[in-house]
Amino acid sequence: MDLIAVVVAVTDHAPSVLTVGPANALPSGPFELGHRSLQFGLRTWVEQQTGHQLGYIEQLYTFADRDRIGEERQQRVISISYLALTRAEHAAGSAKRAWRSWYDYFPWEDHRSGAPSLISGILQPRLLAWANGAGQDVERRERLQRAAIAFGFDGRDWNEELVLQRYELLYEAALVEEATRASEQGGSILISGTSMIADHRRILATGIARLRSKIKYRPVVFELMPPVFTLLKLQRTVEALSGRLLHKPNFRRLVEQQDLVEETGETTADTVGRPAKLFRFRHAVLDERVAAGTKLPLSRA
Amino acid sequence: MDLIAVVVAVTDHAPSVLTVGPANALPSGPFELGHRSLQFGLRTWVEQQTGHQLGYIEQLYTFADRDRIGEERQQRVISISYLALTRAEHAAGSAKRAWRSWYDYFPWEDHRSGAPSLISGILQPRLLAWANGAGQDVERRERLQRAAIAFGFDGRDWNEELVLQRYELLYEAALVEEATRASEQGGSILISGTSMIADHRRILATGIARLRSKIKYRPVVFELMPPVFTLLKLQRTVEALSGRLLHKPNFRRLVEQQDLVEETGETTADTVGRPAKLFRFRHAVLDERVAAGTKLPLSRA
DNA sequence: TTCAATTATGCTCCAAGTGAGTATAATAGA
DNA sequence: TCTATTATACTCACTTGGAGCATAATTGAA
Repeated sequence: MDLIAVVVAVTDHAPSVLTVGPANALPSGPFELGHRSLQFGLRTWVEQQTGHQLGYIEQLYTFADRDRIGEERQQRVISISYLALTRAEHAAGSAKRAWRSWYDYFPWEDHRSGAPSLISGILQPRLLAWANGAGQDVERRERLQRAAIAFGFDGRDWNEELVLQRYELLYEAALVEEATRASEQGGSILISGTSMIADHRRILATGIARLRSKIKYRPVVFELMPPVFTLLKLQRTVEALSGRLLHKPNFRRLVEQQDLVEETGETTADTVGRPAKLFRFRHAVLDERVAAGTKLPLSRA
Repeated sequence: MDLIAVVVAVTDHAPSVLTVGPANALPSGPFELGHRSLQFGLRTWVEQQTGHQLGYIEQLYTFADRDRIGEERQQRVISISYLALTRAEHAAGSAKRAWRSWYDYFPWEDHRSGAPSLISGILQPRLLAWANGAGQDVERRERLQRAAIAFGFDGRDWNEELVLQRYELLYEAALVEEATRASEQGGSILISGTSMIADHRRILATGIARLRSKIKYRPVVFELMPPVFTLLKLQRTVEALSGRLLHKPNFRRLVEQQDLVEETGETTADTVGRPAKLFRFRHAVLDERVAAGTKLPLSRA
């Protein structure tokens, strides 16, 4: 039984993921008898292994691949993956681990300067070719539609939450390195981002998708912020995570009217332009607020 | 390694969960080597065990309790829980299993006829007593706030998604039978709903919460509907799941403007009053639509 | 000293979405 | 024929979210 962690921090406009070893791998370790619980086990050895105190931890997914068979005992290896949020400063240095921007692994996911040319230049034509290579006509149309929805072709909106769907499409179309491992044909077209060992990039995609979704209805961003920050810093962090730019006045309105932060009374001094007020997270909201957001047409009756 | 299933169907205004054995238990079984994947394993033996074809399946949570220790080998038992949706008619009869309304287990969750008197009559005073029994004043206030948010005290809105939080509060306050098992004091006040073996009621609460949340942004209700239905039937199903009443005109508007259904051309004949048009689910939406719902103040720039 | 550049902050507008109520249509049964 | 009952359509007010503009406060260069 393995525990695998997607540990995320945001440093200077780059959303980073913690990797270990020379190859690109997510930190992982066995679940041991001494551990009080799964979460506690994860917390323990991530701190041992990387010197990182984890703040927010959330379970992602449990899987048991066919490939993942233990050697001696005839037993399937189960992997339980987690998403963890922390701040990069929390760590002491070590040669074995490194922070790396998650856009190294998913370059098509960063739309802060518009849609990357990688998409229209390379991914789109190859995905279309893959779709048209389908045997049946129904299958062909289905592939075209999936690609169009996931990547926003044909004038569709970009949906930043579809990280996993996009990765899976590229995998099926053999446009990521992992897809060509099993077959003997070997590295045909290694265009799309840095790959990781085993299925770690897929797990990372799951984590990013979960985080991009979660920041919209739970105040988890603050786990990635220093104790005191400006509203623009907060905005830049959300932008780094979601991979898109936000409308400044509306972002402030959203944050303020939800009472997520309070002024410290101080202002920044080190920047150009008008000094910004400094804020801190109102920890009380963690108790007060609960994910509201009903989409059902309720009746008061 | 165990797989545990929360199998849900809706029959005649009652949201039902599939239980097995004389005691109240969720169907569960071991994950075996022959199984292609976890989901496949679950599907296989639920069908064997209960004769039920499962439609939609979704992983809930994986846990490894301290209590859950295997006998011979010194190894922790891992449980992976799933939410599965089906239709009650899909099954052949069997003495070993039974459908049971989930409001038998959580009577405080059904608000279709207003807030149950159980809440204000029994739960609220006992929860307040429990909160006031806290040692420290901070702890006391925290308990009061948690209870108020979860159950909608002090004029707060009822949030139907907080199923798990409510169950956990009642557990902490020793108002459900499960809480008194470990201690020797034994059955003090078994007021709150039918209990289940081990932690199955907690898993059921997780499943209900997930489903109540999911119906708001994904068209999963249709997994519980017959192929053809009226809009009112559909509404009643959603109401059964969410435990609250919906506004009829607005519910129709929501369903229609999202193009979730299409007319069959037929109408009902067997009912009183004006015959209703019959609809079927537009399966195409599963491909077309993707959970939209952005809450970030995006910028087109 | 003045002005341009830059960042911060506050405000308005408009369109879409959502809660709520009302009106009309079509059936069965008294 | 009238009444009860269910279905269906429409209107209205209010909130929310995207977008743009105006003003404030600072730094640094002309």
